[in-house]
Amino acid sequence: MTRSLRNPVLHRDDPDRAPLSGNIKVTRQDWLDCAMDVLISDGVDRVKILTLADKMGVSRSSFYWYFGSRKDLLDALLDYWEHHNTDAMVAQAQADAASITAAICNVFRCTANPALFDTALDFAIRDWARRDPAVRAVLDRSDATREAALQAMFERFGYGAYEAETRAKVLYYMQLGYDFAGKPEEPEARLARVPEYLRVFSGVAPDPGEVKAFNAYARQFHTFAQSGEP
Amino acid sequence: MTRSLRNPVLHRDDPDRAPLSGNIKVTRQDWLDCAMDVLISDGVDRVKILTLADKMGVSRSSFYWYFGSRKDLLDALLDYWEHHNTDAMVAQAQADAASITAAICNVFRCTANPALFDTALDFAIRDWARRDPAVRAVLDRSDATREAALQAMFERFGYGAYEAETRAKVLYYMQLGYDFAGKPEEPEARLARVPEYLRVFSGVAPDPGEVKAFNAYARQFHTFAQSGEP
DNA sequence: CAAGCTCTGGACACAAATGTCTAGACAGAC
DNA sequence: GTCTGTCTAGACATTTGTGTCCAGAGCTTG
Repeated sequence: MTRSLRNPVLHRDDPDRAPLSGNIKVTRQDWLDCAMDVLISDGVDRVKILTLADKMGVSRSSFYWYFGSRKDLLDALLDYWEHHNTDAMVAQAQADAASITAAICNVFRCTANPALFDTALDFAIRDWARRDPAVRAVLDRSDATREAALQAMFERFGYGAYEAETRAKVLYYMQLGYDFAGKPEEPEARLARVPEYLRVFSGVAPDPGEVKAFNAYARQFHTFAQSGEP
Repeated sequence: MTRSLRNPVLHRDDPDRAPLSGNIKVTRQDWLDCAMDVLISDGVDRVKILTLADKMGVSRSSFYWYFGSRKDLLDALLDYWEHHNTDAMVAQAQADAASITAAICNVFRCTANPALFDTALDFAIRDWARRDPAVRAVLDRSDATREAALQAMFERFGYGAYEAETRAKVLYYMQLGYDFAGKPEEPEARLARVPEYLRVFSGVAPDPGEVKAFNAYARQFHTFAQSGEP
């Protein structure tokens, strides 16, 4: 999936995709995209079949062709989240790196590249988990998986188990809190602080080349985001 | 209001309060307390008159005696939040202090004392704001007010305007993110880190007496919380 | 072109939630 | 003891959302 999760384009409106044949107006993926969009912006309680159908200009019957019930849809959303965001962060933590600071830069890519890791979706799931114990369990499992991957990353570069655990927590929860808390900082202002963050998270000074490489990676997505549709 | 916002006790069940006269079963405050409880634990979309009425064992008609509509109730909740949490933090930021670290300790009291500042309520409001622009506006106003009060605090102790602003943001958003992110740390483990936080937030080493005084203040509420009802 | 498959629309039943109205229960004032 | 003001219960209408059913639209394949 190359396009953004936000403002999803219906299959029928996307010239890049094969035209829909038969009496098909929307696909199962359209329902998922649309539901994801509402989940992220309005919360799970506003994910309503009627609303989604209205948004896409089809009747609710279409929904019941692709899904058994509203619960089926929500399960699919949760499943997507778990295997998208969590897998992505674990992969970034496990990626090859020349140093611990380079490895952390790999993890930073999660916040820089929205296609890799959807921060807003993570918050939507956290909110959902607050009121649904089953979701809470999935979230806790994911948090533990992510933390463990980050801890292993620090251990790979020689940190002791306890220190690695602490640094994993700081890195993970700090980024989470930062993105949650405020209005988003200007991308360049945030990039300027990267060397400082690396020093705090790792305890050692980063190689300037690594920082430069990360900046180049991150800037790619700034321009991408600015040149996107309105 | 001395009792906790959570698990509110109905007026009629509270032996410390004047018995209700006439045909009164619940008060306007009971509705507010009950709604606040649901808002905090389940989110604004689950604040439903029918549910609240069932919880309190009265009919919905009682609600419409005290409130014009569901919107009236929600407005009252938002109003309470603004004048409780924000006013409390501003007051703590403006409190007399011998040093900047002591002043920061005063702000820390917000997270230590749940009667002063309700962290969970703050998150519930942030979540609500995500889906309601009017609430978003109130929240942004409050964030700005709080930040300004913290900035003024740093300026009072000789920091330049720009540095004071940065430190205010770090102090405010860091605490917010910390409380949001993870499962709550053990109170004592969190207290142990206070001197370190003070150093980071202020740039100077705290006076041991100040730290000790804050610890004593905070421990008061640990025991209070543990001895509370289940 | 006829049959079959996939998907959609619209009708229906039902549940949950809001808001309105009216009769009545209860304590206190007179 | 009756009257009055305050609050509550229950009936009603309306809206919104879920799930079911079936007829039929429109490609595709033979």
